[in-house]
Amino acid sequence: MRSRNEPVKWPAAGVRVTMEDVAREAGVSRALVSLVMRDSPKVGVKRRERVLAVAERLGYRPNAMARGLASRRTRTVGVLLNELHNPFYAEVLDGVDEEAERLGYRILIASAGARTRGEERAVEAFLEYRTDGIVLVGPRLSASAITGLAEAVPVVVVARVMRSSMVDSVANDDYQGVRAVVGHLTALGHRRIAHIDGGSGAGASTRRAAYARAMREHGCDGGRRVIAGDYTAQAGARAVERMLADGDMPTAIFAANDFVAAGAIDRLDAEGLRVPEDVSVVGYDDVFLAGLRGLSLTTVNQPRPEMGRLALAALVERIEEGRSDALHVRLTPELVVRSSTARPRGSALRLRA
Amino acid sequence: MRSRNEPVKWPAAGVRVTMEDVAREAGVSRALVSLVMRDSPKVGVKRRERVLAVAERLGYRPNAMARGLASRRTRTVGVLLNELHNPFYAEVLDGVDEEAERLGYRILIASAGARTRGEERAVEAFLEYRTDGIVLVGPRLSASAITGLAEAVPVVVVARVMRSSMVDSVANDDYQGVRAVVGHLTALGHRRIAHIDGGSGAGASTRRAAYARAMREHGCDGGRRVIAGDYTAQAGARAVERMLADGDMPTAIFAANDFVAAGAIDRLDAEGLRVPEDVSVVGYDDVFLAGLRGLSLTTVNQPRPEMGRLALAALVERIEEGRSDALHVRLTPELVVRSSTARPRGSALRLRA
DNA sequence: GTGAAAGCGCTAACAG
DNA sequence: CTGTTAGCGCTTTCAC
Repeated sequence: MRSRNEPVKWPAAGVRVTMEDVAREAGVSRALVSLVMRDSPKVGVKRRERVLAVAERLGYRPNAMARGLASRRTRTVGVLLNELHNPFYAEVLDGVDEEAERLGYRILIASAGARTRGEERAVEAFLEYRTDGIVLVGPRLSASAITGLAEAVPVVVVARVMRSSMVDSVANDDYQGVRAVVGHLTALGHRRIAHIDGGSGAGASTRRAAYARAMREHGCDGGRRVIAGDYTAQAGARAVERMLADGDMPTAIFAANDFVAAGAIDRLDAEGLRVPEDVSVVGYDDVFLAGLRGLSLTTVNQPRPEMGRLALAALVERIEEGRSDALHVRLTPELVVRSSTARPRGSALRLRA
Repeated sequence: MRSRNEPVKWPAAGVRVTMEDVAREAGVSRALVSLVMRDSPKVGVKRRERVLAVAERLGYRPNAMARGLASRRTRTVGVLLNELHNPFYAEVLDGVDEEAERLGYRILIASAGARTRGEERAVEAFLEYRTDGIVLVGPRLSASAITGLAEAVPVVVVARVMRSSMVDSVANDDYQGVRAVVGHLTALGHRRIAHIDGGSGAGASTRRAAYARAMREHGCDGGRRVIAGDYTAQAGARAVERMLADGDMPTAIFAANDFVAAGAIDRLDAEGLRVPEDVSVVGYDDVFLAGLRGLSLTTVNQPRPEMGRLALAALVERIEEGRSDALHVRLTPELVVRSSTARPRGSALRLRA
């Protein structure tokens, strides 16, 4: 008796069943079994079923390594996620995953972790496994390392702008996103808008440049200030401390992402500064956190799963068709206004005195 | 000229450099190159260096598949994460990763994603890749599927209690954790403490049972109520709605994890019920979120990275030593009291009238 | 130490 | 459709 859910069956310990075994047991040639395992159309229904039945009974499972070695392709792509703790990446992965399944590819996930040169090492592993392609999500690798890599294997970069003609890329248009943020803030009356940046993180420089440009466009060049950060809540908190120490608190803060914003708000709150009454705060990404009423963060939403889907599709196209020109997709992000932003109301500095 | 950071070098396009090539170029036999690549001590320093230099120059990279095929082991373990969006799993992974590096193992990460039978499929992939072992973090697989799997390959389960003698497991002691929660709440004066559970999620049943037992132990059997959930914020919100609709709001809520708690608080807030004044809320896991001032959630902390480390170590021990008895580690969790809990103050029900 | 020989389990032509 | 013949790139004896 089995449970009603399809019984999960795994081969028994140490028993290494090969194609040969299946062939012998089914009374056919090994080649025939190979064809069946690959769903070749040139196998009769009867034989196919018999082979499949025997394989099932024996607990046969194709050896991916042998298959990859012999066929010289793995139908597997490596996905390197910058950071597994940030749900942003998980959501991009959802899209990659979905599209990969649709296209019949398998994915191998890796992240840099805390190691030094973690990304290089992960890429190295993908290369040794001979994945057919690599998806880099928010990589911190240098642009030259990425284009170099692209010479060895098809590569697509997500959530970071690339200009190389060797690698495809899918990202949101930071200029549009940041312009919407600054526009929203200036419309509320803010002039002094600081930016806590993402340091050397993926896309941080683009966002920083977009901020500078948008401030200029809105005639707020004088109220510009960039505080160094790194895409974490701790960075947000530290940045607030720095501003406080400098006695230079702006009326609004544009954080590099929602985590930085959360950390900043947390710290502001701890110092007795109210958001948005004393300081308005805007994030980026619209992760789950931002929507909680406790935070209710004004932020910018990027279509993450869609980015993942497009990236994987582009990669597979390059793998299979050998496309040579680069595809650079820029999706339009959307400002999501919640309650962490409001009209400025006098200088927050007074509260410190 | 190169950049100061060690130049990243990847082999050029399509150039498939094999051991043979390196051997020829270095003027040695292929076997020698093989020994060098495996850090064999029986190779002289000079030759070793020459081989390494040639390999580097040619951009040689060992083929993991060929190596795995020939050696019949991969020094790779598969890690199946229940859910990539939940930072809890990422933190367990940090520990696994660290220990794997220490022990010279490589890890392959997978998650069930949104697919049906996602876990089975991921496990299937690990099996096809012939990983030396598998780490299951918070698996939803049936216990029988897991023990069945363990017959094929070494397995260790994290964050879920197993009683099988075939698989090792590392988890926190839910009974202790939940008892601490209920103890804290009853000490504050609560009697009606509802539990929003984790549905069929990993460890949900254990936590549910622990709740029932703890309530009994504290003489609060009458105030017991379990509302079905599933480890997500949405479930927390829905559970609150249900309680509201039933006109049966307890004075305290023990949520299956921090996300459920966050969702519950969010909803309570939306309904005008204050936390902790009207309802106290406790979570589980102490993820990043819980520490934010906006939430300041009382919760239970599990040593996640430590769990990961222990699990990987146990797995490798089983792989290499072939240990046959199961190791079941139970770590002691710690109650973290913040400000989402307080003494009950009259019935929250009144507020609905 | 070193090199030759024999596979690991599978795919890929190519004749039947 | 079927069976045979070659490898894929590497590790592993096992003599030298």
